[in-house]
Amino acid sequence: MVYFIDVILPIPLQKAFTYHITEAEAQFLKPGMRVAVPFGKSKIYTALVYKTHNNPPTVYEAKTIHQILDEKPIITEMQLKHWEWIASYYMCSIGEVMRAAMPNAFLLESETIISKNEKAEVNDSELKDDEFLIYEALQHQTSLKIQDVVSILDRKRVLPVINGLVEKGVLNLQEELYEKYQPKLVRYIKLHQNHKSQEKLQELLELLSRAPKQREVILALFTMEASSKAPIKVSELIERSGASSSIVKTLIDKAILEEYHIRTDRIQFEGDGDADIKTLNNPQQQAFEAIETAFENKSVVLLHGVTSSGKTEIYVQRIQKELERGKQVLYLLPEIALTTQLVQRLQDYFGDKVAVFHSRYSGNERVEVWNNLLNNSEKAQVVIGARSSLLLPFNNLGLIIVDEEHEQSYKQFDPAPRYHARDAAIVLANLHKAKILLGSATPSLESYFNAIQGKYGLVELNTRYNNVLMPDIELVDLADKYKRKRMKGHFSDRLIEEMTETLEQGFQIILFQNRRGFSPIVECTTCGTSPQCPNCDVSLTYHQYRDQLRCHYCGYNSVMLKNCQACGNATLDTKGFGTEQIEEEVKVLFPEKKVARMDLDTTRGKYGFEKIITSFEQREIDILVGTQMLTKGLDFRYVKLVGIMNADNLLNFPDFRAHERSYQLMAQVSGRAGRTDLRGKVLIQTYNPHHNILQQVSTNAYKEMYAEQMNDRYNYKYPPIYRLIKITLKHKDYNRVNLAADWYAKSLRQVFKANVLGPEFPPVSRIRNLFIKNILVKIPQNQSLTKTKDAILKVDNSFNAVKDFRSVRVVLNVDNY
DNA sequence: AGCACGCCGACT
DNA sequence: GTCGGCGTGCTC
Repeated sequence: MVYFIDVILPIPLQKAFTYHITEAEAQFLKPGMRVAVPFGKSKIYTALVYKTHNNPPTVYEAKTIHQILDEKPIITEMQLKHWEWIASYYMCSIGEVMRAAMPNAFLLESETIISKNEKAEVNDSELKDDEFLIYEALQHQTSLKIQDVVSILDRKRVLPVINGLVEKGVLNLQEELYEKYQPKLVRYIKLHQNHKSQEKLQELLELLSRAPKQREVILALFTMEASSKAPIKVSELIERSGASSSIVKTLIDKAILEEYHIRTDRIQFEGDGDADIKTLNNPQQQAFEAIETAFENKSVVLLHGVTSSGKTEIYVQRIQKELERGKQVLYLLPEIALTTQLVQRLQDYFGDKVAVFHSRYSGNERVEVWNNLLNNSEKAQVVIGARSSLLLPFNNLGLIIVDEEHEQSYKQFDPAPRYHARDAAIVLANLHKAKILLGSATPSLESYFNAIQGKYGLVELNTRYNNVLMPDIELVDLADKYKRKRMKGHFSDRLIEEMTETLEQGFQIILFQNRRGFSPIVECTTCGTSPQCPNCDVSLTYHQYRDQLRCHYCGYNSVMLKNCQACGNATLDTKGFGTEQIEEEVKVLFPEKKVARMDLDTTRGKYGFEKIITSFEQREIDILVGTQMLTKGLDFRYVKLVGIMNADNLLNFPDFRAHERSYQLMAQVSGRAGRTDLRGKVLIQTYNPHHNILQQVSTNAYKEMYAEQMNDRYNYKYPPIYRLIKITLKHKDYNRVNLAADWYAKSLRQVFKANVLGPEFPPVSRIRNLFIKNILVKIPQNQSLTKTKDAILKVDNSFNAVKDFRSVRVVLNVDNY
């Protein structure tokens, strides 16, 4: 009998790869275990066992595996099923899902190690200069890496030289695998065995009477041992005794002390875990019970609770319930809302049962969360995480909470898998027969639609916690204010009045402007041209802080120009405004107040944005200017006023969801106002105060907004009525994308007729020197999704068979919203 | 995706 | 003359 395995490789290929294994290996290997396999000419990759079988491949000879890397599966069967769903639904390879799901530390890669061939007799004079340099380096070192050779020879292409030497028999090559995960070891210290008895101790202290520092260390160790039975860390001993680490080292060297290591988790929890769970107030309790009832016959429930209604407390109760049943819970949040306050709050309730997972974690930290989950460890019963935590190895999931369900950041756009975490979570919950709770103050139309249709349960919570009133929302007509000269910069007299009053009362203010930088467009008033990005089809944004022009798409930047490059006149002017300009204006209007800005530019770095949030919370900042980052579930207690600087650029965004999003954004940012007993105030500046969306925001009329938007979606055949798949083609040659896109769209039309839109250039038609063209496939409700995707894949295959098109990159994006 | 191979312009 | 640029094809 011959044995084979099909493996998943972390590469974007649809094919399965088959390797030859021995019978013993076949007995041992199970799906979900890692194996190292040779791939391509020389590399060794980490692959996942997918299935074992006995069918030899017909057209090629299968290679044998290099090594087995696991004792038992590190991917569960459930995960593999989930991955299959993601790959097929979002039209990507399972390898791409694997790459997204597995912590990098699990994916070993080989490195070529060069060593000298001891048996070879080398005649120096036969070697060329480059060859001699390598040979000589190996006289001093036993081995070299490719990178070392690059620096020795100081050039990029070194392989031909190395291969030449291998051929002459001077060098040997070897592929080495590295385990990337390093457990964290903490150094502990104890008295050496030899000195444990009473008399020996006495001896020791006398011996050390001439070494007072060392003696002190020993005495410190005694007091510490006496006060606690816990092992003593080297770092603690050093701190306690005030000695340097070299003194401790001397004692270790003398075998008076003994050090040892213990593996610890990198992530230690700080909460006590014994805080009492708050009892729910009446409306919360009713909502909680309604959720329970709905779960009896629906697996998905949508909790529509206004901002500040205390949804988190309901989640906590629900989590508690699952824990009592011994089930795992996943709590999904948009990346940005994963702040220390929220994590802290949950840890206060659930202690070290809480594990956190997000993109700022290091590879090693991820592995630890992964392993804890896999082993169903007590330490990871509740996972709070961003989008990607959905791909962790749960084995006993009882509940998934998707908070801020409407957030678009749940959808991954690049790279593949382009999945929507909410939708993939629903599938995952079903695999586990778990319940799933979606929460939002402004549900996405598709979720609300599903709830109205009866697919999901629906629970509404309409009162704010402590009966705080919904904020008072006032629309300010900018056209009128400008006409009557009531504007100072971008601030209307009303906004300034309210700001002054709020600051006098000692409360804080949030100003929302959905654009970063100083001004998005720089324009010459003489000839009308504006500086463009050399790599992208956009105007450059002026950033005053660095006196720079920047491209928000590719990161290109240059110094601000003095003169117009087209006509040479020094008449460059700025148009439009961003957060930076608002910040400047506030500083002039309220010079004695502290202003801060929160946008992509100020929140770079690991804790950048946490720092701003914390100092705003501590009320070190009076006025916070920011982009949509501000809207994501942050909870500030002393904000009384929210100002939306300009609602129109939201409403006029060219996207079928612009209105829905505007509503969500404005309702969310308004919700930041008045979270204590004081009623908050929101001012929205706009040129269209009669716009329906603004009226709906100001009266908190979600259902009205829903009904009206749904009407549009019916009429114009958009989600949630129709589904969408977007096909993007990119190439550096303008004509080539055009031809390719036309060909692609034409082929699609043969199948889908009028339901194919485009190809069209997007508003930004070139990014990083690649021209972009989009095709949209609309899928009616009664049309099979699977068949649709099959047809698209068929078109894609024949597209790739055309030689001229092969270099055009095609991106398939399912549910591209 | 990587990575090798192969063909072509620009420099020591 | 070589170096390194990128286009093309393949990976069990």
